[in-house]
This record gives sequence, C-alpha cells and structure tokens, in this order.
Amino acid sequence: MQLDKFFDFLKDEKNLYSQWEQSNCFKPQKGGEPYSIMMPPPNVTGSLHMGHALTFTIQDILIRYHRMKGMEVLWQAGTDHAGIATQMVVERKLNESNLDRRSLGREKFIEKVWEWKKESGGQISNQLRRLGASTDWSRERFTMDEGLSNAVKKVFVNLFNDGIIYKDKRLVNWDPKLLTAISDLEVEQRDTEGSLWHIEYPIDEKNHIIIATTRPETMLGDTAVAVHPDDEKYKNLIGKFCNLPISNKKIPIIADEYADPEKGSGAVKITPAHDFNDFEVGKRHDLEFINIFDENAKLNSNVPEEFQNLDRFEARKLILKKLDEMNLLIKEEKQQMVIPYGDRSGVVIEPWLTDQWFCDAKKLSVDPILAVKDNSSKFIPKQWENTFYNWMENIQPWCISRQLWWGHQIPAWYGPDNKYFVSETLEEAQNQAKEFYGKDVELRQDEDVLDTWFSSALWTFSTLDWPNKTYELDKFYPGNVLVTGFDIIFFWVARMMMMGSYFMKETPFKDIYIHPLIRDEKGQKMSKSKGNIIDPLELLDKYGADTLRFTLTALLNPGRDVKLSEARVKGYKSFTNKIWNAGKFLQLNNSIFIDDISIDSIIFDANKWIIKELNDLNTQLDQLTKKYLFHEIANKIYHFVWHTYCDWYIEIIKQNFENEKFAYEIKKVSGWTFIQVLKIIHPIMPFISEKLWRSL
RNA sequence: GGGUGUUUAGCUCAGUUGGUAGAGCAUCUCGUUUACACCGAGAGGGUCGGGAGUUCAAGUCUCUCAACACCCACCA
Repeated sequence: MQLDKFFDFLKDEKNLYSQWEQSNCFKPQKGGEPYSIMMPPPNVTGSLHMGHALTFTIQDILIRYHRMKGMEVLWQAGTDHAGIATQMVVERKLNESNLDRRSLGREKFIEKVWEWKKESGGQISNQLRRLGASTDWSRERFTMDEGLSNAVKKVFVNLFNDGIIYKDKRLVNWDPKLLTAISDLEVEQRDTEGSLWHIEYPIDEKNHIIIATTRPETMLGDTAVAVHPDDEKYKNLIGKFCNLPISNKKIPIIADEYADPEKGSGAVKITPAHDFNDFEVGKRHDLEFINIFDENAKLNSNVPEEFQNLDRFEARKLILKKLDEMNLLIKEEKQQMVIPYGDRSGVVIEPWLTDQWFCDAKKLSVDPILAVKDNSSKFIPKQWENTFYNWMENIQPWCISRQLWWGHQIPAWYGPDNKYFVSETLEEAQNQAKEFYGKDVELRQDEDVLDTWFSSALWTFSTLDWPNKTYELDKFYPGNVLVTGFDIIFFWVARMMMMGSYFMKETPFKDIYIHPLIRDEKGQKMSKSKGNIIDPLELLDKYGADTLRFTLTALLNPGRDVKLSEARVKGYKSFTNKIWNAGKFLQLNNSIFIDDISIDSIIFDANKWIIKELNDLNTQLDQLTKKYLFHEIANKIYHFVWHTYCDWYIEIIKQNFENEKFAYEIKKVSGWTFIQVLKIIHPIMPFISEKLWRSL
C-alpha cells in the first residue's frame, strides 16, 4: 500500500486500536513465562491527566516489550471507587439541583453515585485506549465489583479474627466539613502564621500560673496544667490546683515530662479530648476527657451556655475577649506554626474522640520490611527504600473507618446492646448473635464504610479473583513490577505489600519502579488554581499518541521531575515524521520488507555495518530495559534511527541503488533492517510502527 | 527538628567502575537535479554551585558551605 505524505495519526490510531482489541491480542497468550503488571486503578470518575499519561506509557512500554519477547503477559486494568473524592463530586452535583445527600437518604444517594459512575466511568478507559494502552480490557475490574467486595469482607473478617483489626475509642483526625475521620496520611500540614497566647490561671488570691497556648478555645475542655517534674520554677506548684477561668473549675497542676520548660511559659494546659499529646498525658494521669466539640467542630453542651453552638474560631475570639476583660490575657506572640488541614476538604482538622475501626499496621509491616531487606521486593531507584523503611518502622495504627456512604460498608453487625458481630454475611452474624443472646435478635449493620485504600490494598490479588484459586492468581501473582509515583508509596504501595504478605505469603511485586512527577515547563506543580495544566488529550489530538509517548519516555530520567512543555512534544513530532519518511523512501525504492534474512552471505559493507549496529542496539536496549532507564532507551533509539540509520545508512545506499552488484542485496537488507527498526520502536510508538509494518 | 533530591553550554538535561567535558533545542555559516525545511553538512558556546581534601589524575570519591525543590514529624 502506497504510504501517504503524512502519517494520519488521528484516523490510524483509532482503527489500529480497535483492531488490536478485537483480535484479543492484549489477552495473555498462554505458553511463555509470566509477566504481569497491576495497573494502579485510576478514580472511576476521573479524567486522564499528564501523570496518568506518563505512568501508563511506561507500563505499556514494558508490557509490549515483554509481550514481543514471547512472554505470557497480563496487564490488569481497572478503576477505583475513590470514596471521598467520588462522594464529593456527586454531592456537589446534588447541591446544584438543590438536593443534599441527607435528605435523599443513604440508599437513594448510593443509587445516584452508581448512576454517575455509569455515566462517567468509561471515560478514563477510553482515554487510555487513545494513549495506546494495551491492557486486557476483558479482565477490567472495579473495586466495588461483587468479587472484589467479597474479598474486602473476607480480609476484614480474617484480620478481625486475628486481632489485627479492632474497634477503639480514641482521638482521630476529624474533618469537620466532610464529617468523617481520616487517616494521618490524608492530613496535610501547612505552615501558617499563628499566635501563641499567654494566659493566667489563678491559683489563689496571690498566686497564679501562666500557660501558653495556640488554641485558647480548647481551654473549656482543660482538665489539668502540666509542668516538667524537674522545672525549678514550678516545682512547688505540683499537686496544687488552679482555677480554670471562664469554666470556673479547679484543675490539678501535674508533673509530666511532656511539658517543655523551654517552650512557651513552661506550663502547658492539658486538653485530653482535643490534642494528641494531651490525650497521652491524660491517660498517664487518669484525667477526665471532656469533649467540647460536636461533629461540625462547634462547641457542644459541655461548655458554658454562652459558648454553645459557636464555631471553634468564633469561640476563640470570644474567649480571648473575655480573658482580656478579666485581665488574664498576658500577651500574644506571633509565631510560625503548622496547622493540619484535610487534603480533600481544605479545612482545619480537629482531633476528636470517636469510636473507629483500626488496623494494626505495625504487625502487618514486619514482612514487607523483611521482603525489601532481602531484595524480594526492590525499589528503583533504590533511595526510596529509606523512605519506605522510615515510614514503615514508625507506622501508627491505621484508621480504616470513614463516616461516608460510598464505599464498602463495614461487615460488622450490632445487637440491641451494641455488642457487635463481625462476619462476611448477615446470616452468619445472625447465627453468632443467636448463640450469644440465646434467641433471634434484630441486627443493624455498622454504618461506616472502609477507607478507599483498604480495597486498593488488595488490588494485586483481588483482581485475580482471590480467594478463588484461579489460573491467573497462580500464574500472575506476584507481579513483576509495580509502576507508580512516589506520592502514593505510603497510601498504596506499602499497604499492598502488607496485605499481600499477609494473605498471599509473598509481597505482590518484585520490582517497584518509582517514577518522577510531571511538572510544567518552569518546574511548577500543575494545578487548576495555577492554570498551568497541560491536558494530555489536547496533546494527543495535536501530535498523536506516539509522539506524546516518545516525548514522555525521553524526558524520563530518574531522580528528576519531568518538566514538560508543548515545545518538547513538538520537537519529537519531527522524529515521528522522520520515521514515516524513511519508510516512504524505502518503499519508493522498492526495498523488500522481509522478516527473515540470511546474514552470512552479505557482502556489501554498509549492510554488514548496519546489521552489526542494530544488534548492538538491541543488546543495549535489553540491558537498559532491565534497569528501567527509559530516557536512555529513548535517546539511544532516537540517535540510532535518525543519525545512524537515516543520515548514514540510507544516504550510503542511496548512492548504490543502481549498483548491479549490490542492488538486490541492498533492497533486501534495507527492508529487513527497517522492519527491525519498527520492532524496536514499537513498545514506545505502537501506532506508527504497526501502520508502517502493515503497509510495507 | 529528621530525611531525600537537585545545582554541568543561552534553555532542557545526559555523563555507567575517577582517565582529554556530551546530546537535543536555540544561535551562526554553508548546502539540498531520488524520503523528510518536521532536511543535510559544519561552527561557536562550559574555570561542571562555592571552598577544602584524597589521587599521577576529580563533573565523578570524602568533608564543608550555599541556593532551590520535596517528604516525614511537631498545633504550648
């Protein structure tokens, strides 16, 4: 077929992809050694962004490369239900039509979410197709599919029975806007200019103690003042009582090493129900825990009436005003401090005393740490192992319950006296309850759902239909490599390793390739508010998938963020064009595009030379692929194709097409070598290579 | 407070075990009667962030300082 003047990528990409998909060539072809990658599931309602384009390009390169080597390859695709994010989107939509989820009720709301999922859920998969991602779509999974939901229940019940999941009343990070607990990882610490107020707590007519605080409003929940046991300044006050202003309560002055004589006034107010450190102090000294906030972080009925129902920041102002009037406000110091914000809601997080489900991550962390130490799982680049150890070795209990509606509802059922029964099904819970109470009782399921990352933690085996013993589970677990960005090492990578080690007795992937993030041309993070987002779909329309993929690959050097600008993509467009034109030229000169050639009988020097160069390149590429050095792969290919193959080889044979002695050999070797070039570029540039291969 | 990364040509970045500084883009010069101006040939351009050390030899190893970026921890 005569090649057109230009590669019509928009038309050909579409045709080629649907042909690939229809011919089932993305399904594992039985026979070879297994090679598998579990695709990090994007949010089901999401849209392809530049980070996706990068990570999925890398994965597709690896997948296509190993598929071409004849391995049995699985790229497991799917999407994540993304609890909070999705629920927020749907709630926002409801608000637009003046509805809210509470008036709708849980069941109706969840229906709405499923509707929304149905409406927008296919979008990201189709965008992945445009990128050329060769995943086996017939195996696509969603974290809330029946099978995966059953896996979630089974894991929960097993971990509960093993004492790793438990329910506890303790301080959690409470998001007063989303009205749910969130995990430590979902809290973002922001530097803020704040104040440290010095406040006088009277002891008797003459004496007082001055405490310093950044949160005066919480003094309504104070149950002690702490000083350091060795602090000479306050030694004689230990054991005495002071008067808590406004509340007018006697609270003890206690000795605790938490009080730092160097900070503030050296004496610190203790609010055990609203501060993580104070909570520990409260437990050590058996103090009273007074909860002064409701779920909206407004003051509740445990405070004097004039403060009730005030927002926490309003309360702060009023407290300060009152203290000032009482001449108890000594001074205000401005200082830099760090305030916790919810990463989704953007409001200040409140430590709040609630009942939540926790997972003992410490116990689960032991095996993954060992796996990395003995190299059964390797981070690439290696420096991430330190980050991993650092976090894993200091890991805190993981709060896994969320006060949301969209997600996996916790498989625990409560009897009339709040005794709970954990089991995979209601029937089983009823049996347990019957045994416990001696009669049938009505049970109600825990209303909370699990953290989104709980189900994603099971992704590597739940998608292979665990707990069923399937061919795929046996063949493809553990995966060869996990490809992801460093931003979800803790959220996701570490947790997959925990769950994988526990339930599969083996970490879920051998290599963990951590790629950098994509930034704009100035090195700034892309964000809506900065308006510097580069839309991959736009680039796909303008330059084609091959060019975008090659650009990303070429810019991808380890240890440095990718600075992307349209100019770079534009630059690599000419490379795509160069390949096309080389094909056109050889076609014009009647090269013979054969897939097989006998190398031994070749006599023309340039032919001998290019074959050797080609072999050398292949050897190098094999090694570089093992090391995940994608930028070097791209640059080697670029240099070979452009300068070695086109500038030298083609220029030489140009002069010899008429040479009787060599002409036939040149036609054969040039055709054959070009086919080899197409094979080399195919993992990175699947469309143009396939198009040329079919046309020539 | 703990940790990580980066600093090399105008720009974006390579530089494996220490052995004469590289690429792409940009700039300049010349060229194009058989692919491609999304082309070819060539040229200019760097005291490799500062300082010290090890060595016959340091962009590369050690120490130190600085700037920038990021991660973790801490609401007195």
